[in-house]
Formats: sequence, structure tokens, C-alpha cells
Amino acid sequence: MAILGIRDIAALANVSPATVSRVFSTPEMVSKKTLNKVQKIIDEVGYRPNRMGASLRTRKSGNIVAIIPDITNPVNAGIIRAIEQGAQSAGYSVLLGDTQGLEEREQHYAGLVSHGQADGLLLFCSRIPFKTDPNLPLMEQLPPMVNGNERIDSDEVIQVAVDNVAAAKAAINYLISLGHKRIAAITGPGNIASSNERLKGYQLALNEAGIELDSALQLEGEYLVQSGMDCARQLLLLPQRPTAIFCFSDDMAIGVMKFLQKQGFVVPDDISVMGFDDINYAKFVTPSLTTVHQPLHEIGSTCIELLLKQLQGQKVEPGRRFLPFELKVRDSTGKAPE
Amino acid sequence: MAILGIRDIAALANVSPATVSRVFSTPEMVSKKTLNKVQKIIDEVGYRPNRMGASLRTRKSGNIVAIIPDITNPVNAGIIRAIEQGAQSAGYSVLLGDTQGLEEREQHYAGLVSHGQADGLLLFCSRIPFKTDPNLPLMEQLPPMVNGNERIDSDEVIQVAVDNVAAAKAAINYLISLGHKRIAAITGPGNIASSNERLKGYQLALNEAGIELDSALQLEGEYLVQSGMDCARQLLLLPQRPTAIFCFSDDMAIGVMKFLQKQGFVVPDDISVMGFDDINYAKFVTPSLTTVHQPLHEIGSTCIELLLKQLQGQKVEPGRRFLPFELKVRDSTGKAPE
DNA sequence: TAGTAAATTGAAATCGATTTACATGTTACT
DNA sequence: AGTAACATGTAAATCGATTTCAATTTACTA
Repeated sequence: MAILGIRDIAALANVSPATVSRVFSTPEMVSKKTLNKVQKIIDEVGYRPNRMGASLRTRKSGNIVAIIPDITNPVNAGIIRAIEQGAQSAGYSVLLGDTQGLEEREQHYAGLVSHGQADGLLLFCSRIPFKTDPNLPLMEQLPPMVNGNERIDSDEVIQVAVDNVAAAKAAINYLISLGHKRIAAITGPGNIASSNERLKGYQLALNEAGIELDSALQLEGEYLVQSGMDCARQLLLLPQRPTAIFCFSDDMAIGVMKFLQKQGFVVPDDISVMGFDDINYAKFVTPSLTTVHQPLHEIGSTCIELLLKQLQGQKVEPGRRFLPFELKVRDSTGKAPE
Repeated sequence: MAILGIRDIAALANVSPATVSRVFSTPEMVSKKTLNKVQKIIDEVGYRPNRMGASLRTRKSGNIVAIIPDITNPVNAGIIRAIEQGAQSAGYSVLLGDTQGLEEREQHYAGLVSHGQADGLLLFCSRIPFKTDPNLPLMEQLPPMVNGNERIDSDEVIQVAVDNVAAAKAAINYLISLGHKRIAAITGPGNIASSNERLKGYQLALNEAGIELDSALQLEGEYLVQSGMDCARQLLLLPQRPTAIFCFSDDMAIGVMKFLQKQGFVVPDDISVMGFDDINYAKFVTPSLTTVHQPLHEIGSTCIELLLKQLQGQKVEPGRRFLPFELKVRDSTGKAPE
């Protein structure tokens, strides 16, 4: 509970407030003698400069805001953890903007930057939450910002993610290599950019292998366990069942496996299941889940790093940065049945 | 990117800055005519008051800080989501303080309140991160604050949690009712208050049932899947194996089940497994996990509610608030083998 | 030792809003 | 018409720091 202000400290140390301020910001401009004198008082009374006063003057809040659709999604949580660490060690604090996917909330949190409550923006959704003038260059209208994981459709924005097209392709190619031909896809919501990219990869891989696309095998889920179960039910009702199911999130894959097992199917002997994300639990469900690993920590730390660079006034080239994914082969996938 | 300040708006609307300010804070003190006039300008240029300026004057930052050990833990994530919602709808923003259990970081984030960067504190750990004078009443030394989930050992602090003793007791009583007598416990780290309370409940229940405690059956884990696996190994090596294992977190229970299955044991026929938390995945692992449900959303929303009350100047009685837990019986527990 | 450059320090303006105390303008009533 | 009561509006102080610019001290050179 700091009651003392910089003027009090100045009075106690018999110097001017300016000198006290310099002790914190540019100690090299203060003589050793006064530095010690002031430092001693500061330590004695435990004075720390009030952030609001400083922020008002410097026009820097020391906060960044992270906008994510849902913190209970392990993918987001993993990324946020890395962000928090990076921000903290650079002296920044993270404002959590959990939006539940609502555009209105995205805009609310983006507004914090305009109001001076935050200095920069980490955006894990596929909309730009600012009104922009299409005639002006985008970059000049946006605050310091990094788009992570999801994809905003503009190459004037700094983006960090896995190459979802390539990742999905790799996943499908692996299934094809196991002899699968009827491969279903359970996508995320249709308005999610990453999901659409994965879908593109899925279709590309099948095309290249000469396997015809079957729209009955493409179902739209919601990235949730429950929708995995729902979609699995639909797939089982098909006259020609798939021999493998590629889910665009591990949660849905877990739901699919659960439902298949409940119906008496054996994974992977009857049907193979492939996930995406490699959340912590993927290893520990039964059978352990074959999936595409996303480097969550690296995504988060790259995002915050690029944002901090901007905040320090360095130029950061716009455009996409791809981080490496990795196919984790575990026990939920196997040879296609005859 | 707001370039215009309150003085610019005032000039545009031909009123004083004070009037503009009142349009936001006390519109009823402004005549309809001027209100409309000013409002129109505000809408036109999209002016919002700068938060730093306002905060400096009002001494309210509009932020609260949530201190949690690890956001990737689904329990914490669930609580944080509720907090974020409650804070947001009251006009507050949430600063995320992920501490990885480090006292140093807890203090860093608690410091934000002292520096005026946040108005209140949500504390999900068992230490008070302030230097306090033991001679003075604690309440007068602490900022607006609520201790959630974990337990700070003082009844001058406002606390919100499940009754861990009773919850663990209920879990064990259920296992006893299934005929189990050799019941192991895998606890959390020894310095975690909630873990110690659950341990007390475990011991109490066994005592009351006349079952002797066996220290070989009490292992200390780290609330992680991996430590569940490690502890399971130890338990299997015992000359007299337990017939049931009570894990103080679902993560550890999942690890235990995974290990048991890998070794060829059948859950629950050979060994029953009970978890704690009821995370989302508890339902979806195989077999689905019997566990103690914690009302995460309610814990979070109660915490933020009590904090907001304090911030609005209302008095909140110190002491513990228990929220109801619920035993979720699923498929990982069964009758004790002969 | 004086003179000048360099290193310290301090006074005061400033950041952007809120709010108090006061002035002005209206309305209502005698 | 005159005055009291009330409704609006304004000027200026304030919050707590930072920072510019000028003043002062110190260090060094000739």
C-alpha cells in the first residue's frame, strides 16, 4: 500500500522529484553519491513509482492484451502461458481477453489499445477488430499487433502459425500410406480460417493420391469433444463407412474414439482416428492418439517476441511465419482393414 | 488510434472539458440539448476517454489481477474463464498472473496492486504475497482480495472453495461402500493446502471406518499425469497392492489408469481409480473416470463477485465460503475384488 | 588560477482526464 | 419588476510521474 509519492521521496532525500525519477529510469545520469542517498530512502520506505502517473506521461501502459476465443481450450492455454512468460520477463503484463468467439468482445478488448490501457495486441482469431479504411494501407491503421495461430487474410499483418495446409496434408498422406482410401474429415466451424486451411490440405492430399472426394465424409464440428461424438455417429450411419477419421482437433478425436468404442468398434483395427493439436491428454487416452503436434510454447513465445520488437520501435516485416509441426504417430491409427 | 483528447472534443462541441467528462460519468447532470450535441461529436470522431488519464485522477485502474499457478491446468482455466466474464461485464479487465508456483512471481503480480496498476487481487495460491506486520490486524494491511480454491491459513481472508476435507471423505466413503479396504492416496505437493485438506479427509474416512492407515499407501504426486504414472508403478510394486487408488487430481488419475492398463490391469475390475476435479476429459477417458466434481464456473464467479463488492466499497465478511462438490460415479470404480 | 567543457541537478511544464468551487443563465414566484 | 431557487456550464486544481531546459556544480585544460 504505497502512500508515499515521488515528491515525498524527493523531500526525504533532499533532492528534486526529477532526480528520484532518474534513479529509476536513467541511473547513469545520477552521481553515485545522490544515487546511494536516494536508493536508501527508496529501500527504506519501499517506494515504487505509481504506474498510472508514469503511464500517463510516457504514454505507455506496460500492458499487452491477448485476445483468444477460449482459455479452457488447452491449445490456447498453452500459448497463453508462453506469452505470459515472455511478457513478464520484458516487464509487461498480460490482459486476458477471452472472447468466446464473439466479435463484440474482440472489439472491446482491441479497444483497450485505443484507450491507452494496453500498448499492443496479440490476436488469436481471424478478424481484424478495428474499423479500417480500405483506401489507406492497413499497416498504418493498426496498432502494434501479431496474429497468432488463426489467419487473418492479409499479408500486411504479422502472422505466426503452423502451416495448416501442409500439416493436414502430412496427416492424410500418412493415413493413405496405411492403405486408407475412405478417409473422413471432421472440420472446425466453417468461419475459422485454420479449419479451412486444414480442409484444403485434406482435399489436396486426397487429390494427389487420386482418391475422389466424397462430401458425405466431410462433417463440420465445433472443435469440441461432444461434436466429435455427434459426427462419429453420423459417419457410422453411412452406407459406406470410412476406415479412417481425421479430426481437426484432438478434442473431437477423443470424442470420436469414445463414441466408436461405445458402439463396440475397435480403434484402430476397425477404424483409425487421427487428431490435430497434440494436447497433453492425447498421449494418455486409450488408445493413445495419433495427431499433429503444434509447438504451442514456440507459437506463444514467437508471438510475444514479435510484438515486443514492435513495441521497442523495431520494424518487423509483415507476413506469415510458419513454425514446424510434427506428426506424432501413436496407437489410434493402423493399417486399413481389408 | 485516438488522437483527440477531451479538450478537442470540448472545443468541437463548444463546451468545456468538464461537460464532456460529465457526459460519460454523470449524464443526468447535463441538459438534454448539450448532451445530444456532445454525444454526436463523440460518436462522429469515435472518442473514448483515455484510461490512463482517468485512472490517474480517480485512482482506479479498472484492472484486477488473477494469480494462479498454471493456466494450462484445466481447473485453473475453467475458473479464470468465469472470472474474466464477471470482470468484463462489470467493466474490469483481468491481468493474468501465471506464477508457475513461484513465490517471487506471486509477489511481482501482487505488487501491481500496490503500484496502482490493478485495484484488487484474486489469489489462487496458499501464500499471502505481501509483507505484513503480525502486530496489526491482517485485514487492514491487505488490498481488496479474495483467496480462491487454495487455502490461506487465516480467517481474516475471504476464501472461496470446495470443502476439500468433506469431498475427500465422500470419495473414500464411496470406495469403502464398494468393499475396498486397501485404498491408496496419491496426494499433491506437500506444501499445497488443498492437498493436505484432502489428505485429512482421506485419513478421517478410513479412521471412521476402522481401517488402519498404511503409510506405504500414501504417495506424494505433483498433480501431473506423469506423476500419476510414477506413483502407480510404486503402488504395483508393493507386497500388498491397493484395490483402489484415490488421486487428488484427475490428471494423476488419468496417469494411473494409463499405467495400470499398460501393465495389463483392468480398471476397475482389478483396481478402482478415483480422481478429483472432474475436468472435461474425465468423462472421455476409458474407462470414464469416477471423480469429485468441482464447480469451476461457480468458484470463479463467486470470487470475482466478492472482489467486485469490495471494490465498490461494500463490506464483505471475511472467512470461508464453501461451494458444493459432487461425487460423479462413472466407470473407473467398482466392487473390490475378493 | 581562470576558463571552458562536461556532468549533475532542479524548476516547471506536461501527459489526459476528473472534480471542486464558482459563475452564469433560467425559471418561478411574490 | 425583483428576488430566490435551481439548472447548467466553466475555470482551474489535481492525480503522480517524466522530461525539457536552464542553472549549477564539478572536472579538466591551458
